[in-house]
Amino acid sequence: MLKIGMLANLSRVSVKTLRYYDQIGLLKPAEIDTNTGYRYYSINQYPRLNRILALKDLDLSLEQIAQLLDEDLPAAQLRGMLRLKQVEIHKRMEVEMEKLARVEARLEQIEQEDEVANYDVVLKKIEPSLVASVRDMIPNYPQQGHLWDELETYLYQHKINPIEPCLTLYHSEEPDIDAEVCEPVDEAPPPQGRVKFHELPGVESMACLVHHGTFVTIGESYTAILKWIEANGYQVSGPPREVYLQPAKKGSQTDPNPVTEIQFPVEKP
Amino acid sequence: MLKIGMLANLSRVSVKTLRYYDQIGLLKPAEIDTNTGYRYYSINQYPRLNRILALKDLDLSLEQIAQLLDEDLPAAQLRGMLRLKQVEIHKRMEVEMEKLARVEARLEQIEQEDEVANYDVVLKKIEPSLVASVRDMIPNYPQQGHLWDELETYLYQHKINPIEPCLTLYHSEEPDIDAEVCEPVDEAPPPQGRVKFHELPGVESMACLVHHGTFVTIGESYTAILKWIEANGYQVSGPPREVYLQPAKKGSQTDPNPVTEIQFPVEKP
DNA sequence: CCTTGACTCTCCCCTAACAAGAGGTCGTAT
DNA sequence: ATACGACCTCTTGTTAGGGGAGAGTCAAGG
Repeated sequence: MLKIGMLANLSRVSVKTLRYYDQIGLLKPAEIDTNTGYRYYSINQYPRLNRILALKDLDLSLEQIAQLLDEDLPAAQLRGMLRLKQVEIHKRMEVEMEKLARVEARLEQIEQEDEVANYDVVLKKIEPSLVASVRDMIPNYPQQGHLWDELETYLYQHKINPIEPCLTLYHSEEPDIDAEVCEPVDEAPPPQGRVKFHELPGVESMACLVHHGTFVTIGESYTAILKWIEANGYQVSGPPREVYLQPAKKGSQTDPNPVTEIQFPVEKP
Repeated sequence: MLKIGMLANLSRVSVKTLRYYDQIGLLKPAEIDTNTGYRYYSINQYPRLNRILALKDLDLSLEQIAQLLDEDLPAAQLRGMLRLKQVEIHKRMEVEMEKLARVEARLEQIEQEDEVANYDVVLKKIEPSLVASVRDMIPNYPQQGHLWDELETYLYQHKINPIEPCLTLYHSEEPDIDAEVCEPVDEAPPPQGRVKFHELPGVESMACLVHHGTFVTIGESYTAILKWIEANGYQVSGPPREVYLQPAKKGSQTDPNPVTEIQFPVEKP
């Protein structure tokens, strides 16, 4: 019979761990002195402990291990679990690799400019949403003001309440700008004239950057996000959006300090 | 001013998370209604939240992020942290890859034999330890009994208490067996005759397998552990050890059901 | 004005696999 | 007898929140 410290020494696991395994019923001592509470292990339990450690090393949870050991290690079940683990580890490695790419891109940016950029790109998943929209070709960005007027007037007249925030989709920029201004709504009446109601598709991964301040400098933010997309090995997979987070909104110069989110749908090539 | 749910929707993080960030002081709402306790966020806090998310994505802890944001993001500090992260991620990927190799080796074993092998190989780190030993060439394994007799007699006569467990090192097997039988002791008197005292070196990674039962079948265990070493891309880097975990011990056939640990020092090629 | 349903609040418990430490008991060697 | 190390139980802490109870609040429709 071995005292707990002895078994700990042999197996190179801590005494705490052995007590924990006792507690959760994974490895009960062969004998416990009822007076002192001392745990006594049989050397014949050593193989079981080793099996536990080996399975733990394969990244199985203690609960899974307990289950396997209780059922006398059916080959089929272990095989199933290991197949799952295999997939899981593969996935985790991919995640790690992407993380590494992001860290390295950021490091490079800091090295080059010797300061921390004042923007941050974040990946999000965007849900589909219902919008009322007006789409047209415009010669330059401020011209979308007219589209907003048209859309707002229509919504006001039909007593439809938009839900914030509103946004613009840029379907193309060359030679003219194909812009679609959108107000999210919660139900769609029949379309009328130039105002359409439709569902904006959801986007699995949307690269987002917040531009804080006047629209004069928004070009720099576009440059930054496109650079990020390239540096992280993504490519643009749909029309970008501009989301106007301020109540005073819509690409017009009225608000002196608006907050705008630039969004690009992206995917791995 | 945005209510918490609104900000949660915009940023795609949960309300719980925002409340948690408030609690730990990472993102305090711009205003809290003292009557109702409602949190109100300014849209100007959105960039900060995005920065938090971006840094979290680089695998920094919330505590590190809080520190960075409080100190206005010094480029040098962030660079240092990211360098550390880079190394850390690299290391984690290596660990994952080894895990994957082990999972796949195990899967292969199950597929081939359609049952779970009744042995488990575990990697451990072994500390250096002081031993008394006798080393000699022997023609076959049972002959080491004589070496044990010699060592035991000496220790008994000099009233030196061995600490369990005892072990044998096999320095070579061809053409004859170069065996060294060892008893761990806690201090070294001057050596005398064929009994030497010296320190067994520690081993960074020791592949260990427990053989449960008679020595007649120990060959299969050797085969198994060597197979494991190869399948996991290691190579043997020192003399193997046989550790006798039973009180009745020493490669002799006295105990009908002994427990023996076979150990091979290994390294990545 | 009242109700209803969606939103929000605080408070408490839960996660995985132990580690740290407090305060007390046990075993054994001198 | 006493000292020291090994051992016991119990509580708390770790990360980044999730789940849910029970109660209060907001905005819109009738």
